[in-house]
Amino acid sequence: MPKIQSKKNSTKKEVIIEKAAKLFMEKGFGAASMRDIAEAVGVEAASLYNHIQSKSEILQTICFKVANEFISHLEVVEMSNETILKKMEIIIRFHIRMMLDQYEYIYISDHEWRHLTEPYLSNFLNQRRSYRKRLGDIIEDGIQKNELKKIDSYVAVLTMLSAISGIESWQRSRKTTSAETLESSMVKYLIEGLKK
Amino acid sequence: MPKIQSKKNSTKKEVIIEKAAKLFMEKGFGAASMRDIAEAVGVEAASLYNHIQSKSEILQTICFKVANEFISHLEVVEMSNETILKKMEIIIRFHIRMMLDQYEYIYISDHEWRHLTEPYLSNFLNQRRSYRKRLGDIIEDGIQKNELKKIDSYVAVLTMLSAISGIESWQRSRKTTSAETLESSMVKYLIEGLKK
DNA sequence: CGAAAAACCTAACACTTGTTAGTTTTGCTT
DNA sequence: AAGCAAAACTAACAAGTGTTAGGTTTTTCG
Repeated sequence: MPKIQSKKNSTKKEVIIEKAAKLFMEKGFGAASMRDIAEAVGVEAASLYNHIQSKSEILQTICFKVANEFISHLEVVEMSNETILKKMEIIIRFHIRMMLDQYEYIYISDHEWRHLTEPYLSNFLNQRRSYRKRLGDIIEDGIQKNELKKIDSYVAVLTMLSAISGIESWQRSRKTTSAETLESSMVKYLIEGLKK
Repeated sequence: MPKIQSKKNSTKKEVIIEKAAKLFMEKGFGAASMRDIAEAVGVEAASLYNHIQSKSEILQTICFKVANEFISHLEVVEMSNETILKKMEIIIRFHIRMMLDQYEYIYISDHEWRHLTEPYLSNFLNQRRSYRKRLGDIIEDGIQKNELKKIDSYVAVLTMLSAISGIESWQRSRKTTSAETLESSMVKYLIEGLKK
C-alpha cells in the first residue's frame, strides 16, 4: 500500500516538489540547491534521495505535469462544438486560471525549462511547438470562417500566450487587482483585438 | 586616452559583457560560470578581473543599461504632442524594436534581474514599478480623453509589456516570420484591442 | 630603446555543488 | 516484544564556484 503523508493527503515526494518549486521560482533552478530544498522540507539533503532520484527529476516532473495539463485541455476544446471565438476565450481563460491557481509550476515550466537535460529538453520543446501549432490552426480556421480579424496566426498565438504567462509581476499586487478584474480585463483586451 | 579594442570599436569590458550576456541567456546567470565567460572571450578566468569588478557587476550593467534606455525613451514620448493612441503605438514599436535589436540584453533584464544583489535589486524594481506606473497614467489619460477603450490600465500595461517581452521563442523562427510582419501584426493586435 | 602600465597567466583559497555509502532511527505489522 | 522496511542521519567524494595574490608577458609611448 502506498505511503500517505500526514498533511494535505500528499506524498512526501509531492511535498518535496512543492517546496522545490517555490525555491526554483525565487532563486532559479541553478541557484536553488538541494540543501535549500532539504531545509524547506525540514530534512537533511541526503534524505531527499529516498524519495526522488535527482534534482533534474524534480524539474522534469514539474515541466511535464504542466505541459500535459495544457495539452489535455486543448484536446477537449478542439473536439467541442463552440464558435472559434468562444474556443479562443475558453483557452485564454484556462491559461489565466492556471496562472492564478498554479503560479509556481507554470512559472517554472515557462522559465526554467532550459535546464532540462536531454532527451527531456527536446521532448518538452516538441510538445510546446505542437501546442502552439494547434492553437495557430484554430485561429486560421477562424480567419477562414470570417470569425476573426485577418492577422498572422503565429504572431497572434505568441502574443496571446506571452501576454498571459507574463503576469508574474502581477502576483504581488493581488490586493489592488482582484483575480476577477484581471481575468475579465485581460480577456477583453485579448479578445476584442481579435474580433472582427 | 581610453583603450580602444580591435574589432567593432568596443572596449574589452564591452566584449566581456556581450559574451557574458549570451551565456546568461543560454544557461542562466547562476549556471554560467566565470570560466565559461572567460573561454568565450578567449582568456583565463582570472584575467577578466582586469576589466570588471565582479560577476554581479556584469548583471548590473546589463539590467540598468536596459532600464535607462526605456526610461529615456518614455520621457521623450511623454513630452511629445502626439495623440494618446499614437503615443502608445510609439512605445509599443520601441519595445518591439528593442526586443529585435538587443534581444539578449532585454531578455536578461527581464528574466535574470532576480539575481541582482542589494541595493541594486531594490533600485531596479523601483525603476520598473515607476515605468509601469507612468505607462498606466498615459492609458488612463487616454481613457479620460475618450480616446481609448475603458479598461483596467494596470492590466493593460502588464498585458502589453509581457506580450512583447515574451517574443523570446520567436527568435529562432526568424526565417519564417520577418521582423516587419512581426512588428506590424503585433501592433495591430495590441492597438486595435485598445482603440475605441 | 627603455620604462611604465596594462593585460595576461598559473596557482591557490575557501566554499558550495549534487550525489553516494554506510549507519541509525522510526513506525508499522505480526 | 520482535522483526522489517522506510526514512532519516552523518560523513565524505569529486568537481566546480567566484575571487585573490603574485609573477610574467605584451603593449603603449616618450
